[in-house]
Amino acid sequence: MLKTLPCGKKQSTQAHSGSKNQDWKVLLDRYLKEKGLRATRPREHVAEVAMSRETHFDIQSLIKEVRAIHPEISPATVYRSVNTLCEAGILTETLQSQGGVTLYESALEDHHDHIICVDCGIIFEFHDATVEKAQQKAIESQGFEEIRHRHVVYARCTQPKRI
Amino acid sequence: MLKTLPCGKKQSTQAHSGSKNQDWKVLLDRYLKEKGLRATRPREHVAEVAMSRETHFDIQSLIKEVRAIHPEISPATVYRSVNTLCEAGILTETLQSQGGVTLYESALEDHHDHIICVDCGIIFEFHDATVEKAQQKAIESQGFEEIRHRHVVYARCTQPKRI
DNA sequence: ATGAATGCAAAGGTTTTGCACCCCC
DNA sequence: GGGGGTGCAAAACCTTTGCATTCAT
Repeated sequence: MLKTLPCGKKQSTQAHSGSKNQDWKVLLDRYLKEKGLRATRPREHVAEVAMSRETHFDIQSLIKEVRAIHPEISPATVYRSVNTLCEAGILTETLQSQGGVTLYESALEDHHDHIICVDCGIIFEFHDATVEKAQQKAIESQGFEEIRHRHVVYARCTQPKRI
Repeated sequence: MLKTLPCGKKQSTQAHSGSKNQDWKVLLDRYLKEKGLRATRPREHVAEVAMSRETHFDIQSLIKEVRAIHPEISPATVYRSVNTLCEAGILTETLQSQGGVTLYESALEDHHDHIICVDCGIIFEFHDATVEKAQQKAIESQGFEEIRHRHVVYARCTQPKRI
């Protein structure tokens, strides 16, 4: 499935085989049971909205979307739920927006790095095995063992584009 | 020049050839003139303290150091000066600390990426030509032209360490 | 019933802004 | 002298926390 970006590029929306898209419910349930936590309505609603996002989002926008449907859910609950979802391993912090706000995205997507166009602001995802492998080697030669990484390239579209 | 880190590693403090260490004064002056801005005492003091830092720092720590010597300089001025220094191209935002606070460092150092040890929290700098080259190629093949990048690897020390 | 989770409001912390005064050019 | 810069304090934000109440188990 392809989506046309403002810069004229096409980007996979990562609809994948469709299996992962429901996995989070299983994983979340398992995590909650393990920890003796509860599957409450507000918590599940935040999870539903968060996991339906296709790309990076910040908590403020999540709060807006959640409260548009369930105005009784407080911002504090959204913050608390997002933390729980991160601990459950189905969400991860990714980038920091220019304003320094933390952005999140599903932890169940395949790993990818990011290219941000400084002209049109679009966030493009890429994965390159050579880069990953070279990085792995470099890290190990320094005596470290990689856990995860965040690789963001600020760039400019070089192809004809329509801003 | 080597510095021993808490994890037992040694890291160059990048004292270099010594030429760059004064460059910022020239660059700042040039920038201020260009933009019709003024070389005021508080602004120069913030620059002096900021450029004397050897690694990443956050604004709060800068405020503390600046006010230790010049208590009359207000936090607002430090914020404003740091922004100016970034626009002048002698400082850059680098990472975001775990708390989401923006960290800065001199923009005149050689480019390097970062490894953050999730155990001891140390920020280790590395540069690997293979990684850089592979990235360059990957970005170009996607139709982008790199401007700058931020590559942070969260890892664990694998060598014996003293925390 | 029991303790986790929520909503609300208040607190905490960082960064920005308005404005009168100051001082570099 | 004029306009940018500063200090101060207030405001604006984002995020966390305390507490009484609600609700899942």
